[in-house]
Amino acid sequence: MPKGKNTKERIKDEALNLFSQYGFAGGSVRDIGKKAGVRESALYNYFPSKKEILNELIKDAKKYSVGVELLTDELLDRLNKPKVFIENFVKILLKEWDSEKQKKYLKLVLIEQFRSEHLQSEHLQGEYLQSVDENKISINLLIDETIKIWEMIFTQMLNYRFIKKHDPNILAREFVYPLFMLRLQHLTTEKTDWKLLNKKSEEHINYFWTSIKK
Amino acid sequence: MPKGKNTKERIKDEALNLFSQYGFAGGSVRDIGKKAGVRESALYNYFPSKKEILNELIKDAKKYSVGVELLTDELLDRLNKPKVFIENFVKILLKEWDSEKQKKYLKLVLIEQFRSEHLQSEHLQGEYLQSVDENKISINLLIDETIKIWEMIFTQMLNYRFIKKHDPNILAREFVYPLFMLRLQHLTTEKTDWKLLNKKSEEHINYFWTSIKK
DNA sequence: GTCTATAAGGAGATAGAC
DNA sequence: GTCTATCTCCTTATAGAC
Repeated sequence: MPKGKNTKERIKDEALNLFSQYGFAGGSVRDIGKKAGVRESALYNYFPSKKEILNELIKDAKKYSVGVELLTDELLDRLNKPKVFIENFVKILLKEWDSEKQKKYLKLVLIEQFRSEHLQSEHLQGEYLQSVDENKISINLLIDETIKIWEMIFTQMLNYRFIKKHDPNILAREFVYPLFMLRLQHLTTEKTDWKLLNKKSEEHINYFWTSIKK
Repeated sequence: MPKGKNTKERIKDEALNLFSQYGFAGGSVRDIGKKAGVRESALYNYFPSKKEILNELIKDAKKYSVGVELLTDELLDRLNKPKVFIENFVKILLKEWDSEKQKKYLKLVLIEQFRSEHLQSEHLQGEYLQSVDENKISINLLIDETIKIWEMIFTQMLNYRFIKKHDPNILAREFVYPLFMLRLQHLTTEKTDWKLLNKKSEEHINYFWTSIKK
């Protein structure tokens, strides 16, 4: 285990490892503790319950999913060369999505998004309804964030008349959906095949570009 | 519980319900039995282990995922009107994907595809390696099946010069990926919003069609 | 803040009667 | 083919010493 990290971070890391592979129910507090180098009893000094570990991970997954911060001014300066801009930003996105942490967060979301808890413990419905929003996440949420960003980008390109006239929201979806599918498809492979991924993303960009260029 | 079904089918149905919501680890044999109307001990007359229930469900998920059988001769006769053909076949696909069973199978696949079992029980590695292929499934598998079908379709359309020249595989991916994303996005909603889904699929078809029509 | 010890219950699976 | 009863192990969580 890494030295510099404090115990709480180590626990969260190992919980993320296990939950993103076996699901919340499939990863035990015992195993999390063992891999983090503490007894399960010590773990309860940091989290009041197993469930609360998951809640924090979900909050983190939301926090690190946005991606607007990747749109730097330096990048936006190239907006007048639309295809170059698209290529550059896609490269940045793919690299970000390829990080181990992002992959694990996405797996966690895919695995946990279908659980509807009030069915399991009916007596907690009151509490459940209070906390449902902040502890829930779905793949829709992640995609919508990405679509919003690209809708902004295409709106700008349209304003400057750099591309053919289209509904920017449709453009964003048509562009992001195939990109997101590439992201999903490369989740199940152990190690990202960058050569293949780059080829496919280039093919997508080229196809998309010919359909929007003036 | 439905009368006409035999016990084994009832068990599989309830296991699919639970596994697709809470994952394999999250659904207990006890609960499956309770919902299917049998004691857990009776359940073991039909399946040697909990794991074997999952294996059968995964096999079923594969079996019912193909979709080539939806390509009827009647449909293929309309190939000379490419846009009409596309619209009709998409309607059929969306309807198929909207069935409760298909939704549950897809959820199961999304939830269970990341589990790599030999890490969890090292002493079973021999057995594991034997059965790894037939008991494994991933979202990639499902998508590839759908892409293959559309690649066939676009190849035909290209042969007949009905559409602009393109790599049929790229065409298939560009067409199927957004469609598949719609499928994914409507998995997390309790009840399919058909009005919204139809609108979005029409927008996709229209956008795609303008980019391939001659 | 981490440990040992242990509680209390749920899990998968089996034995044997009917 | 289904049941009751039970085994054994693993689970989350807590108490209290250091």
